[in-house]
Amino acid sequence: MSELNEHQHHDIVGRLRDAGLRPTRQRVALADLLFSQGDRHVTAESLYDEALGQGVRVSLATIYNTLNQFTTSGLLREVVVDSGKSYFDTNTGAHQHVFNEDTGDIEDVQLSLDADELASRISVPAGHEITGVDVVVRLRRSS
Amino acid sequence: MSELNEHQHHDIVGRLRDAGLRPTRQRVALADLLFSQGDRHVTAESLYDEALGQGVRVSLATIYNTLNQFTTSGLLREVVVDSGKSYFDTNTGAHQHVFNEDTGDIEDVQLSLDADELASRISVPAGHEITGVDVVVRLRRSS
DNA sequence: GTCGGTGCAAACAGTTTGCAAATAA
DNA sequence: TTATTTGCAAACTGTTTGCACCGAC
Repeated sequence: MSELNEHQHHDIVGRLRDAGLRPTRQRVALADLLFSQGDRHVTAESLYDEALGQGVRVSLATIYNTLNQFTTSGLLREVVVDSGKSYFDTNTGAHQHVFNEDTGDIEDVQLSLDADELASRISVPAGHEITGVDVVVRLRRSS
Repeated sequence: MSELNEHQHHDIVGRLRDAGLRPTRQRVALADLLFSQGDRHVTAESLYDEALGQGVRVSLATIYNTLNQFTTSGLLREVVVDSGKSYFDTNTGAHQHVFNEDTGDIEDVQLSLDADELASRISVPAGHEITGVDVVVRLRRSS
């Protein structure tokens, strides 16, 4: 069972409320797993397994719903590194990723490249906006 | 029916042979669609529809097999822009992508950023190598 | 003739959804 | 009490695979 003291609990509940989400038992527990241990990268399955391991009773469908809601409300960011499954990052700030294709692990990196400057070199079609500039360095075990 | 003259046909057959792939009717037809009209980005479905539209008789399973074989043998490159489906690019050189999240369209761009330079700033774990540095600018209709 | 390729259908992985029961406010 | 949320199972999308038949060499 994940241990929440009054203080942590209120932080999380407030954060959910600020995002316009009801602090249900499941959302509070998942937000606790996600946000109380630094920057993380999860998939639906990895978060589900972790929740079960911590004794949090939650269904996989709710994991999916919650990850999507958290992403829509800005608490998470989706990282597209694999055409087969979705990854989510608790770090919503500007940064880049190193993706290990063998293990599926993602690491944040700060390449100190100016995404806005890159974006400014793109001719954006009228009525469109840039929603992000993603940089992924791919790693694999040397053959 | 796709029209192949002697010359084009030989180019394609040779290209398949060089890649270590038997020039079957299906592979020749798909390679023709892919490589005889400049740089392109396709999904399995889009290539399947196009093939059927051109009167090329081929199954979807073969489209998948062929796209994977072409990618493995270096004729194509996979572009990871969507966590739901795979995109393939006939341009295997160093370049970046602009992805329209509404339409699914991909465009090549040359941001003249030095991927090798970026890569050099990453601390690569022992026994690992960088397989690519992907840059994707995401676009969406302005809200 | 041999070995690899193809097509079909079934299997699969990941994700979404309809609906009844449960819960936050 | 009322509107949301949850959990389950079923549905769905994209992709892979087993196997009999077909085709390139």
